[in-house]
Amino acid sequence: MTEFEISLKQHFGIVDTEELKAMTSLFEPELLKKGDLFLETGKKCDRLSFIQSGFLRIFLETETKEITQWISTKGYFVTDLSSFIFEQPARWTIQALTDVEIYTIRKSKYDKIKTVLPKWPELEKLFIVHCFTTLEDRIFSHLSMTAEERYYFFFENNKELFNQVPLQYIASMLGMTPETFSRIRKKQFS
Amino acid sequence: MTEFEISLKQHFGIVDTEELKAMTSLFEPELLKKGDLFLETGKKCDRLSFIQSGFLRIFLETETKEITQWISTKGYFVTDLSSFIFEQPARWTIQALTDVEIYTIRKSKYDKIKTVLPKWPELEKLFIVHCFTTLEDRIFSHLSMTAEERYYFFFENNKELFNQVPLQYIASMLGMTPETFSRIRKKQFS
DNA sequence: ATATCGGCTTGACAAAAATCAAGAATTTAA
DNA sequence: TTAAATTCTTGATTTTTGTCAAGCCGATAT
Repeated sequence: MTEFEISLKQHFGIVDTEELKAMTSLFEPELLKKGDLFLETGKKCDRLSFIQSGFLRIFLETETKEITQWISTKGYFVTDLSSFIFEQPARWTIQALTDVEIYTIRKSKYDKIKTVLPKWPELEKLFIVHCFTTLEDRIFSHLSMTAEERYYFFFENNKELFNQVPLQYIASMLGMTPETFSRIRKKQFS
Repeated sequence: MTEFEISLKQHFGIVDTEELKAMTSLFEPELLKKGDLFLETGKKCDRLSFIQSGFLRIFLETETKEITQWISTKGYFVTDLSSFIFEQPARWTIQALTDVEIYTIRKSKYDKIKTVLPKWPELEKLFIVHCFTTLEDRIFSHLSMTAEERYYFFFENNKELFNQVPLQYIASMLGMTPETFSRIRKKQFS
């Protein structure tokens, strides 16, 4: 079983091996070079991709600064959900932070999933609800925690990320400046 | 057409009047008195309710403080989504801030919606994705805005809330203390 | 009418976080 | 391998926000 298939099984609990293969066969491998744009704000996002390896940064430029909304990693999916589903202009820009291997399904093919996997609509819903819950947690962290608390909470659950992507982006997605982030680290390692 | 039916139409674009009626007939009216709990953290949330009138506060107690995650208003739905969908213990406590009129569907009946409204699973998905997008925006506001900016942004879009519920709860859901909130208002009105 | 309670405001102060500027360290590219 | 560019760190300072304590205001109940 490929890593992709294993991840699908983890995310969706699809048990039948034939179903797994039918599903993964709808995706196509793609390679992105470090720096490549997976998506640009304002364009339509017509692909949903599983990350086989590498890191992607989801961000947005404001007048004054660039805000990193999330860094997507191996074993997860990446897309601009509202653009992919509603076919609206993308809200985010998504860029490869490293060379990246992904498996991609285009929107045009996406609707075929349910023909090879009848329970897909239900699995998809559960998956989206799970993502929703994750965002709820993240909002809660901003309502209830200081920058330092958010740092430690994220660090404990994502240690591996800290030596693989520029720290300034992690700082931004945690809602603090690189300087504040750096000072928290200084305390952490002393 | 009832307000409930009009709202369903707005949220889901169900056009057929018969479908609307079939759907709303699955919901039952309920009344909550100010202070009543719609849901308590840790219990299972087996209802999804449409708010006909009144305000509900979604919150959580931490060791040190109480965090208001959201205030739900007329024309919207209220539930603990992860508890309702996954039948897990509820993450939030939900309390009536005023007397409240709601229309409620129990989880046991919820699955019948798709028998009277075949396109429900798709509409439901789109609705959840829309909610997801709203949370993304909220996270972005915490990554990119100061307390004052969040205040004005929320004020512009929710003026009517400010003279109907205690301001301390709005302060909390915007991620600031009541004192900071009060000082921003002082500036605003001077 | 007045006592009580919840909610809001205010001031003084402390803590947290941002900003600005300079310089190290690391990575990347020539 | 060295130069350039990017990223990270540090210090000084300012701004923002939180904390604590007191008082005020308005609604409600006695």
